[in-house]
Amino acid sequence: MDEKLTIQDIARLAGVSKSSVSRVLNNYPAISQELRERVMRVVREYNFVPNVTARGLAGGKTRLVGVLTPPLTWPAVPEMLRGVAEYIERTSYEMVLYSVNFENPTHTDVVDRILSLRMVSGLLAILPCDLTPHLLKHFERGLPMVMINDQEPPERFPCPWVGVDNRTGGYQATRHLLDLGYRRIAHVMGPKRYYCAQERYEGYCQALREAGLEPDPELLLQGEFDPASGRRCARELFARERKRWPEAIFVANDQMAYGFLEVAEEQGIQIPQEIALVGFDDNLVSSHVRPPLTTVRQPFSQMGAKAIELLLKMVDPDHLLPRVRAAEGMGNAGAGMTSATTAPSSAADGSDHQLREPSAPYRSDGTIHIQLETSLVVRASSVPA
Amino acid sequence: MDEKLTIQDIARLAGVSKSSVSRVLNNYPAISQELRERVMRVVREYNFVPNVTARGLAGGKTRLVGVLTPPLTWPAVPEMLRGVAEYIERTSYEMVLYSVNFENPTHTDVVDRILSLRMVSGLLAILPCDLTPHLLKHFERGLPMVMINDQEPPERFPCPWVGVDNRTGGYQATRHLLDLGYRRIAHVMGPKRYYCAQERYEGYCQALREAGLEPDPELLLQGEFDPASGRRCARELFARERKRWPEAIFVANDQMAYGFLEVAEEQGIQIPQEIALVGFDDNLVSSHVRPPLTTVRQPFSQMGAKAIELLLKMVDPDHLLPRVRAAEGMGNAGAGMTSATTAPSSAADGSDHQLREPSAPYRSDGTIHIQLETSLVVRASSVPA
DNA sequence: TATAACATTGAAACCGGTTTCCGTCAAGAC
DNA sequence: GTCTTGACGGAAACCGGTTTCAATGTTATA
Repeated sequence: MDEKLTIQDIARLAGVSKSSVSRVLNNYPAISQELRERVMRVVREYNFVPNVTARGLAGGKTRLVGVLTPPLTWPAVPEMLRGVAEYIERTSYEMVLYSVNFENPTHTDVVDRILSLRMVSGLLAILPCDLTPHLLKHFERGLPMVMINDQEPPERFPCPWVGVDNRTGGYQATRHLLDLGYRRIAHVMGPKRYYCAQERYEGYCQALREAGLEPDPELLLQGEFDPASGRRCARELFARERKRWPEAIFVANDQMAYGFLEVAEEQGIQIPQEIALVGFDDNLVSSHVRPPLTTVRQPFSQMGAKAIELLLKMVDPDHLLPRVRAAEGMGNAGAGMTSATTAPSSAADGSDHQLREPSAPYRSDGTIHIQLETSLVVRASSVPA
Repeated sequence: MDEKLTIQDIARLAGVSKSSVSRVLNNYPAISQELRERVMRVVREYNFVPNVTARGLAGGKTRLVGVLTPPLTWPAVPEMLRGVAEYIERTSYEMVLYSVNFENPTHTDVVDRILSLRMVSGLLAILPCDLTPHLLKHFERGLPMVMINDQEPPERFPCPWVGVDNRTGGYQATRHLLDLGYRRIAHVMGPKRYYCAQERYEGYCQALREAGLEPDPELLLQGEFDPASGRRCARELFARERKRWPEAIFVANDQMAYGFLEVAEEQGIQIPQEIALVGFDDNLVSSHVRPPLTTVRQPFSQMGAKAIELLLKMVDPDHLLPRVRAAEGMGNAGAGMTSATTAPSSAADGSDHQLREPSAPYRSDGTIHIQLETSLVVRASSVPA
């Protein structure tokens, strides 16, 4: 049905000029109602959709945003992308996924190749690890960019940033254990070079101190955020004489907590009866492990949605306006407007327009940082059923 | 450094015409060595990368392929995409990710909108559920397409298809349990409307019959491929009087097996001591649940890689030829060729050129179907440590 | 040696839109 | 009843490449 019509064909069919069709399609203000209707009738009748490529060339802006991620098999990444996809689905933009394996030493080349194509009008960088400095160079050269990156303090980011308050998260976890009556609470810390690991640790310390306890160096273990290091820490701990065991452990991420659970299982140590466990992240798996893991939930999907919202606002402040755009004319004609007038809202909070409101999270230098909240999810690993 | 140079600028700098630059960039055969070098020197010096959008417009083909997926939080999807991403990373194509929520009733509109943009030169449809008929319409209208879809018999697909041999998979699972000496083996079947569920069931029956056993209707349960139905089946089974219990269970997918494990845990039933369990899929989680799940592994990542390889071969048979393409001139200049001469191979099997080889899996009507092999992964849920 | 055939390369058309520039026409100002 | 002003819409330039077509210089053929 919808053969390759061009704007020229539509113009001819409607008895007007190319430029008029273009103007109608782009909702140019000074257009008479009559002309608009005449064109739109033909557009709808023939199910016309303007060629994106041509649009991109002529208009200088592609309706594409790039999303750079680590391999999708990393925990949390799919959840973030779900948030991104749900938001994007409601706009007229599309997402180009660059899933790169950061272990490949040529990754900076990959990024350069990607970006030099100038195909995307903006980039969302998700957990780009050691690629951050390289990416920031592109940002400084003018590429609109938003980062989700908890390895460094947000203050240090010159570009917009979305993340959570890890300190409060660490506090929540520890406080939960304190509330349950535990006093000897250990912490398995993430890599010190990661800011989020430091913050979680500080939250842990703060909670302890508020409860009149001083963090005990003997109860602080160093992990690497992966299950293997979790296992190592568990073995180290369980090898101690029993009276030197902690009553509870706050592990800095769920991955390491899984390692802990495995070793506990192997050695027949009951969780939470002998040791209570709290993780951090609330990965999809965490409710399925045995026992289900109490953990501090990061709203990954919401983070993705907020981040892409931010990015699109930078690229195109009107990206969610109910503009009459050709793509809407298709499908079941007539109902075209409905999907467009429903502006997407990343969460159910209705807090759009952030970039324009005075309450927007501008930093003093004008950079936008958004910090979402973590929440404690209580499961059996800290509280027996 | 790499400001927006055009092919015109390069032509001027090299003292040749636009067309010559274009020809060099596209490795047109009839080009003198001298001209080629003259142009390439400038291209490299200025780190020139031709504008993809313009290329797309003029050449009529965008270097973009679409990948349509269910939400990435579905099991297996991220793994398939990893395979896709790894393959694509080595080509000059990019992937546009359309992650749609199939529960949204407007999904056919979404697909129409996507495809009518004509932005992608091909589509890889991953587990598109009830969208299949709609997608096939687009295929028949000429959109290059590959499907990963195990809901219907491959024979019924008019389009290229990648999947596994579910029958053999079911056979492997059951055979494993038989080899361990079990005789009363139950099966929790997936939805009957899914072809893969039927196939797995048939493999189960075949293995039993080969062992001289007749499938017992009492030992056949009906699930829905989700954890909830797994729990339901488990409760139903465990509620029976003990002597009517099976010795082992082949559950048609890992998700349902998780439900089984949960209920077993609740009711204090030891696995595998009291009942052995085998799943299907080998999702990422399956090695982490307690006890780790014995399961039939589907090579998801390889499926993704094969599928995208197939698609790119349809769209552009030369997509992996070491053509001298401009994008390669950048990065660390000089080493440009290296990445191009390394043709990507989806697996370590070196079995490229499939579409050209006589051994290619053409069906009688010319359609390509690729069936990969499953493999049994033995873990503690079927064999005590 | 004249000519056909071929290898190279430049000029120009084209891909399908957006946007600038300019002419037309009608309403409001003087 | 002219003149100004602004709304409206058409013609044409432009975005940055690819590809067709034709011209040129060479080499093989007769």
